Amino acid sequence: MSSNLIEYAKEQLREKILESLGLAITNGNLPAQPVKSFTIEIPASKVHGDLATNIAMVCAKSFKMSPIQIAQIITENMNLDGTYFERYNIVSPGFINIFLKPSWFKDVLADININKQDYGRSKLGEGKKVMVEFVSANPTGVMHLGNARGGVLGDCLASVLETCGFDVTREFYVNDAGNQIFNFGRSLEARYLQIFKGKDEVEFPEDGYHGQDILELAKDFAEINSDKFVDQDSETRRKAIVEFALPKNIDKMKNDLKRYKIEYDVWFKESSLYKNNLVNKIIEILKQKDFVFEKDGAIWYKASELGGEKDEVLVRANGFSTYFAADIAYHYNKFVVRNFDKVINIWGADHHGHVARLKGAMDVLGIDSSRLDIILNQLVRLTKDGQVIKMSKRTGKSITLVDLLDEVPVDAARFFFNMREAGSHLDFDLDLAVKTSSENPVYYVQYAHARICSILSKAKENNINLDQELINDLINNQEIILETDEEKELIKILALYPSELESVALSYDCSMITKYAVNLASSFHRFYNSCKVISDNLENLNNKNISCLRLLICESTKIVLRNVLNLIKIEAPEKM
RNA sequence: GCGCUCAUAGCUCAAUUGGAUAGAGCGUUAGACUACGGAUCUAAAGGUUAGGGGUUCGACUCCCUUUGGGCGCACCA
Repeated sequence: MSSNLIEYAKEQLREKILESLGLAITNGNLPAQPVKSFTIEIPASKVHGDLATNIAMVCAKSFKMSPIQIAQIITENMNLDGTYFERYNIVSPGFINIFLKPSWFKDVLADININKQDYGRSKLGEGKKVMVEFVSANPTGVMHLGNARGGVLGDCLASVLETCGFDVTREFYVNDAGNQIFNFGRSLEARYLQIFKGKDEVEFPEDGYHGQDILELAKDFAEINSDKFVDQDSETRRKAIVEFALPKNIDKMKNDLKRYKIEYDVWFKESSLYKNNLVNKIIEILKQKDFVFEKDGAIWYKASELGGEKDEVLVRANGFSTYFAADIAYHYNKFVVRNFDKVINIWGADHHGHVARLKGAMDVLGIDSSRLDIILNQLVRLTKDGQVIKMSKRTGKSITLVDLLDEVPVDAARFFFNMREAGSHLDFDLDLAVKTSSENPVYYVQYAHARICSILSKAKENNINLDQELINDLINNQEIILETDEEKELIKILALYPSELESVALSYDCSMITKYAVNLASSFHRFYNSCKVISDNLENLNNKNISCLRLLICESTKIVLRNVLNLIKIEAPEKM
């Protein structure tokens, strides 16, 4: 478990401030007024120190004193012995800026090198059971770009939650029941019959699935079964053809997702909810709670009584349950049957109307709906040569996940879909994704890793082997100090990593990870350009010490870069 | 029409969730290796944060309003 030295330093500073405040009040230098909640932050600009607090400003009103005056009194009473803090300054309008000692920077490097691949792990989740349900594409067709984005976001979020100590289950909800399967069956049936009776003899359902994939599935089925089902009754025929085609589609999705580096713990079938009679059970429970009524032969849910816009149908007049009814049952299963503490669903933004009513239904069932979080991801636009492309050139249909993977490397796709917050529109630049230059953030980050590997092997050629013994020496050697801002800035970013992961685990915003990766790479490149790592004169002891310390910084950066890239499941290449 | 959501540099996006001079990349312009990977770095120019009002020490951030995009409002999923 890594220590999170940023948080540690913040806590230490908070204690020191409160201690000094108490002292000042006891001495009568400050009025005995309650202290408002104040923050300790990392300033945006390094000239404002390593940490900064706004305490003097938030207290100004109740103390009836100027912020600068308060800041002076607080700092005068502050004893920095035995802390990570070297000095402070006070700046208008009343910020107290704090500078960290070299020992803090060395402790960060030590922390990284002790924990290595576990650096960044935390116990934030306390082993709580969390489900991330994502993609859940309709098995009647192919996966589109929205699924591709949701896939990366969900997979990455799941990885982060694991790293933060949650017990995570990745789940795919297979809609293998209900209306769309009925349509799937009718469409396949029509295509199958057309093969034997001719296209003009068999009418294709108006609202059926018109895709090429349906045609091919019907052909495959006809090849195996010949005309065996032509004279059977429709229900038997549809059942047979669906039982043939659906597993094929599901297997295809599994393979396509695997190619995308996504693997699930559970493929949960909607049909199992009916098999286990859970949908009926839910409707019974809602009935007992008096949230159900009948009208026009259908069974309705009183959503409007719960602040919804209108009532919702649970069971249609034809006896089929709606998607909504099944979804309530599905989430009842997640929370009550399988006991998840927290459930996170990743949905396309076009489902946002569904969020409130599902949450409402959870509350009615006595399940605290705050345990259910729904992330909506906005749609994706592909651009090429500055033009938006809507259709695949090959198929003439909208572009699928597989089309995309044929165009760009998996690593690029995974990185790009993670670059923006789920809720914002994403323009996916196909030209940029395949570029092998610094414009492409994937290469920029990977290049930093490759460059570090090259430096480390060069160091070995110069007889500097960065083993554990040397690392310990470096960390304990008080003589060696960090000389440049670039070194310090880089180490500060390395130190930020554990907090960064925790923020992602709490905010569900995975785009922070790619932003962090770019930021880290950028900071490293800057360090590289201003600090020669391997000295030309290693005979000189001082030069050698500095070189060793800089190698340690390289090694630490390499560890963190690897950890970040692993999280997004992107290669960290030694050479490019 | 009702509801959700978004609007920041020429373009694509940030801004520590209310903090300091609103920052990066691309593009443009000018620079830097006999330095370990120039697939890199340094610098300049570029802004009334869509418009208006409010809340306070302090607003891109919160509230109200106008405008303009996107999405949703089925006995579809």
